[in-house]
Order: sequence, then C-alpha cells, then structure tokens
Amino acid sequence: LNNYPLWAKFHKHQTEMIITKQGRRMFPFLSFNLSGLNPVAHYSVCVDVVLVDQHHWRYQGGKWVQCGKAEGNMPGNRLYLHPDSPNTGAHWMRQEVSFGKLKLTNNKGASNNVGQMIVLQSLHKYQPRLHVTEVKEGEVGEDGHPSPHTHTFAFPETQFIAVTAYQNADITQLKIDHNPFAKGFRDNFDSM
Amino acid sequence: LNNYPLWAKFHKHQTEMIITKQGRRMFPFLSFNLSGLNPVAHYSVCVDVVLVDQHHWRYQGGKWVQCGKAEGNMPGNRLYLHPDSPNTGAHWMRQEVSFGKLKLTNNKGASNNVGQMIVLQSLHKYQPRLHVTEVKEGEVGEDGHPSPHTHTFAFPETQFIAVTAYQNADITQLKIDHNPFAKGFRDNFDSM
DNA sequence: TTAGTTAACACCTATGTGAAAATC
DNA sequence: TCGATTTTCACATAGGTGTTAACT
Repeated sequence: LNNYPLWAKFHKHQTEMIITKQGRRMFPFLSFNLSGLNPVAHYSVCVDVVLVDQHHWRYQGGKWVQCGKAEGNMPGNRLYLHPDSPNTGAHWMRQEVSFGKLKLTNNKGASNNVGQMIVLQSLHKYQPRLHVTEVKEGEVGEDGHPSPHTHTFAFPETQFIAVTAYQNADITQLKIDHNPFAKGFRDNFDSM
Repeated sequence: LNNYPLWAKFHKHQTEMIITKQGRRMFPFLSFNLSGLNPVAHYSVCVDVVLVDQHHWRYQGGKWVQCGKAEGNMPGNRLYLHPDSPNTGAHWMRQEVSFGKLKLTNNKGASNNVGQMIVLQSLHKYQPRLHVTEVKEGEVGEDGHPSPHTHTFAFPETQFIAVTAYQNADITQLKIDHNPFAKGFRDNFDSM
C-alpha cells in the first residue's frame, strides 16, 4: 500500500468517502506496489469493496455509533478492474499500480456501466481489497472475477464509511489539506 | 469512417496535422463504425500511419509542391493500439471506435513510450490506416502487429501532411471553426 | 536571409473539490 | 422537525488550442 502515512492520518479519525449519483473519486486513492510476480506471465488486477459489518452507522455526539442491522444484501457492482488489465507481471511491477479514477456511487442503476463505478450504500462501513489474478491462456477471465489463481490483499487502514455529506469536521479538514482539487478551501495564512 | 463531411472539408484544402515534441492530437480525429465481427471473438484494433509518397513537400505560392526525395526510412513507432484492445467483437461494434487521444510527434526519442505516440517526419504526406486483428487464444498478439488474421482499411480523405506550423490559412481557419479547444480564436460576430 | 522548429502565452474545454442551499 | 440526499456554485487541477516571438 502506497501513501501509508496519509491513509493512517485519515484512519485515526475514521475515514469517510463521499458517494454521489454520478460517482465520486476516493481520496486518498488506492495505490499499491506489487512484487514477486512472474514478469512474463499475464495478470489482471482489480479492487473490490466489501462490507466490514452488517450495521448502519450514525455520527452522533462527535462519534460514529452502530445503529441497527443493515438491509439484506444490496445489488450493484462492487468490482473495479484496473484499466491496464490484463497485462504482464513486468508491467505491474515496473511502477505503482494506482486506482485514482475509481469512483464510488450510490446509484444502483449505474451497475450497467460495467466496471466503471463501485456501488455502495451510504452510512455503511467498507473494506477495499486488492486482487491479483493470473490469467491463463484460454481462460480469458477479463471480467475480473477472482479465480482460483487469485491473491487477495486487504489493508485495514483503507477502511471507510460511505457518506453523502461529511460528518466529521476533522475528516473534511484532512481532505481540504491534502486533496489538490480542494485547494480553494484552504486557509492561506502561512502556507508557502 | 465517422465524421466524413468534416474530413472532406479539410481534404479539399489538403489536410495538415501539427506535430510537436510532446505530441499533438489529430483534428479531426479518427473514428470508425465496425460491423461484421463475430460478437464473441476477440479482436485488437489499431491505427498506423504510412507514407503516401517518397517526397518532401513544400508550401509555395499557396500550393503544396513536391520537393526532392525523402530521407531513407526513419525510425520511430507508427502504430497506435486502441486503449480498449483487446476486446470482444460485441464491444467494438456496440459504438464508434475513436482515436481521439492518439498523438503525433516528431520526437524520435518518444519511440520508447511504446504505443503512446506516432512518430512522423515534418513535411511528408501520410495515410492513416485502421487494422482489426482477430486475437486467437494463445497467440497473445497484444503488440498489435498486423497478423495473418488482420483486416486493413484506409480512407484517402484522412490523408494529411505533417507540419510544425500551419502553412495554409484555410486549414487554420477550419481547425479554429471546428475544434472546441480553439474556440478562443473564433470571431464571435454572428455566432450565437 | 530564409525556412523550419521550439517555447511561452492567453484562452479554452473538461472535470474534480467542499460549501451551501434546496429537496426529499 | 429532522436527518439524509441532491443540486448548484465558486474555485481549483489538468491539459488541448493557435498565436507570437525567439531560436536554429
């Protein structure tokens, strides 16, 4: 996992990620360094997002508290295939593998846009996971579904609660401080 | 070939395409409608650019004239693999296949960025070609090189002369009139 | 000088931000 | 009323234009 210090800062305050109808990028975004692959073998790399628990969460009195059972399993795609897939082990190991364009949405109708967006439910806690799947010739496997040849990695620091508006002001401030697109909201007193 | 009327307008004045060190998009850009493919077979789609003749060209007295022999064959990549490759016949036929992000350069050093840019020589006339290659399992063939299973298409309306600065003012005006990114140079007398 | 190339520039498209107001 | 969601907005990043002036 790259950019671990930044993820840790957010995790300490319980990371929140905005979800919108048209899709919102994650910040921080997922980025990994891969090693130990066969340089000449072919792999597909993807990320999925799974529920951490079966509860609603609510932000009350400055804290996140569990609040009743989650609805039954929800429809919608939760798998995002890396745009470079499929590719060689050498390609994946040459530089960091980033998911900066992955988008989160609460729009169940967006499931049609296969692999474009990950569909989540607001106020639920999620864990992103990385899957590295060796693609054997003749198996195709471009749908990205984990197969018997898949290695899966999950980093607790990347857990987050999906929200439609930020709840914790500390999280909002961290986003403003570190996301270049939110620079317009920074206080420019003693920066630079 | 999509947007045929626009290509024809440029072709009537002898299309010019700017090439730069860091790479310049084509305008108009190549876009095709494919049909007759096997929906479940896999294909790679790519564009290459070949010399139309072996001459330098010079713009003199308002006309393009041939001018001496071209140098021997030049190095540099002239093949651009469509980012969606490889993919199913159904995918390619579902909607137009566009090459809007293809870039032209005169930087021979850019050959390293495999498949990112097409390297051309200024003041030479070129013909873009479309290649549709069936990818058989086990052949990989992701380098995009035309294989025995390839269909090739070339449209004379898409011929152009590579330049580092526009020579014909008619071409400049057509670019300004139709390329959204050049809107800043339009005369806004009676538009809208 | 001349012709071709390069780099800096203003202006544009396109899209990612959180804030705030409107809506559900 | 209240909490959650959606829409609109000013402000940012990122990068595609031809023009112009400098360079070779």
